[in-house]
Amino acid sequence: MGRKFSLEIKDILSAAIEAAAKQGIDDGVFPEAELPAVVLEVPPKKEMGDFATNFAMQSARAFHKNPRQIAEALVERLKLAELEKAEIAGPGFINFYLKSNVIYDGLAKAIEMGEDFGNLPKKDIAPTQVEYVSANPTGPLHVGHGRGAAVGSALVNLLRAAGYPVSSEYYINDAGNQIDNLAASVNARYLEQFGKTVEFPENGYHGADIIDTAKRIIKKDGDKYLAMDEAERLKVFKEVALVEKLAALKEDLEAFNVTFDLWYSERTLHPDKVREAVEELKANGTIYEKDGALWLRSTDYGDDKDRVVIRDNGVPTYLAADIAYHRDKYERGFGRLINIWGADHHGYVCRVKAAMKALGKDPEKLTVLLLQMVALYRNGELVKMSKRTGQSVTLAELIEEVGADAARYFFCMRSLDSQLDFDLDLAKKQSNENPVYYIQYAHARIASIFRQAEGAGLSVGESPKLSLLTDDTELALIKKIEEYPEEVEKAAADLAPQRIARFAYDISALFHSFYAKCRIMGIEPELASARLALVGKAQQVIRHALGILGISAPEKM
RNA sequence: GCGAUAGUAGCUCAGUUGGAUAGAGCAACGGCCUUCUAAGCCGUGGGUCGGGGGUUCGAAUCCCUCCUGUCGCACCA
Repeated sequence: MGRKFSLEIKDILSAAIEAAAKQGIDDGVFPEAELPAVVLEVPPKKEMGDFATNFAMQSARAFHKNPRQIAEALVERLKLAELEKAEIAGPGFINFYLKSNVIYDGLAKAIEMGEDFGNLPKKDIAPTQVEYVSANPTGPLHVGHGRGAAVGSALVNLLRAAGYPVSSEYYINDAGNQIDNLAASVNARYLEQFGKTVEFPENGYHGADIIDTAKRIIKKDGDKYLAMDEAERLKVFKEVALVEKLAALKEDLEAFNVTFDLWYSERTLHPDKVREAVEELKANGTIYEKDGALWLRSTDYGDDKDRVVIRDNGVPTYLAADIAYHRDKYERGFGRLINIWGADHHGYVCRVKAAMKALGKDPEKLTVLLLQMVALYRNGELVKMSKRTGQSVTLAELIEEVGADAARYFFCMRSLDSQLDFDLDLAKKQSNENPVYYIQYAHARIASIFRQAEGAGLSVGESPKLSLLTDDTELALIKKIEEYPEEVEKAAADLAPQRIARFAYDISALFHSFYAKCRIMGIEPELASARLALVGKAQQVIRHALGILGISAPEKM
């Protein structure tokens, strides 16, 4: 697994700038001072060179000199074989123009890495755990869960590509009130099927899937539960419904290209692990008794009120289980915990972190990403959703309507903390208005080129002459390819899969521009080979990025 | 009321340790298919970065304040 070109050349440049600054100090041009970190970036316009640094401006204060003078002194002392020239621009930027062979060497290395290009060296650190979706198994997943599923799985893929060891996990809320409500709902629907008038449970689930469950029970076992004592019947229905709902969840998720390393059952926390956690907190004074209930002193950790963990009837709250769950996560030895929650749970973050701190765990290890809400639009109008009445659009329906690829792209393309307006009509369009098709089309077009090339007896060959690639569109595409590993690294560091969505779009645009301008068939064979090598690499990067997003990369469209 | 999070082109959004003339896509307008997929390309117009103040060589970015949207503020999950 090689290093990444763009990081490598940046390291070389940084070192050279630092050396030049130190030389300046030795020469007495600059005073002794602590140097700022060297930051290199790709300038906004290609006329401004391959890389630029604001180092001269950053060090202006320390050196008591104006940035342009500093830049001049630095450039005079800069010695670097890879550098064509360095220019001072604007208020004191130094723009670096690399020798062209550096760029071609970078592409050659990328090609050499094959499918592994974009995968960074494995990090030898404790694994990161990503917990996401974790929807209650009380009904089908809806579009909000879909966003969590798409973003969560993309994040897991992204972290893995960036070399982090990762374990993904789904926390199953298979204990507590909501499951009792599920059982009661199935019970009501069951009795209804036999013409009995029953009052539907107050917090029951109104979805049609509950009726289906009742009907399936009848199909299998008929009326045999009618005679049963209600408590017994509820117990049976609870298990039947749970198994069924869980299977449906897994099915929906798999259809969405989402799988988990571990499905963690809340039931396994009861009663021992919950009790242990509560006892530990009681022992260190973080839990106290009031009004017959046990309270977590979360106000000591910045919460605006204390929270009940054990109700006055002795039943633990959801928070109690969650504390036990997170304690367990820490004890499983993860180096970092990432939770993806809906924004409606944000009030919870403080409490869980407070409890972890009280348990002597480092709350900094836990990162909670809050996903803002999804609003669906159809024909320009907001599609109303209400979970209570079962009037929500399910993930399965969404996939049915727009396809898993489009749905995943739309969910992943926005930053997590932006509310997402999901335009169903746009997601369905098979045209350039729809970004996911635009990217997939680039991939398919390249596949088509290779099919045609093969027919014409053309191939990349052993060592294509990459230096023949001198068109603006070719150079832009090469540079973009070389940026990819660094983009993976940044996106992973920022926990921002949307950066990969954007990158995939941008590189596709560069390919389409290239394609419109440069031909591959019917030109000199050496140039044709070089161009095939280039588009082959571009295709691999697009495929890799789509892979991170969990979107298919079609050979044909 | 308190808290979280947003407010950038007509619309949807990028823009992270503060940096060059604030970027895309869609929509609008004008061009490009007898050769590798027009699901594409090229071009044009479009902005008080919510308002106001501050910090500094420099602010969409940091600080203060106000306005607006969304989501929370249970012994529900």
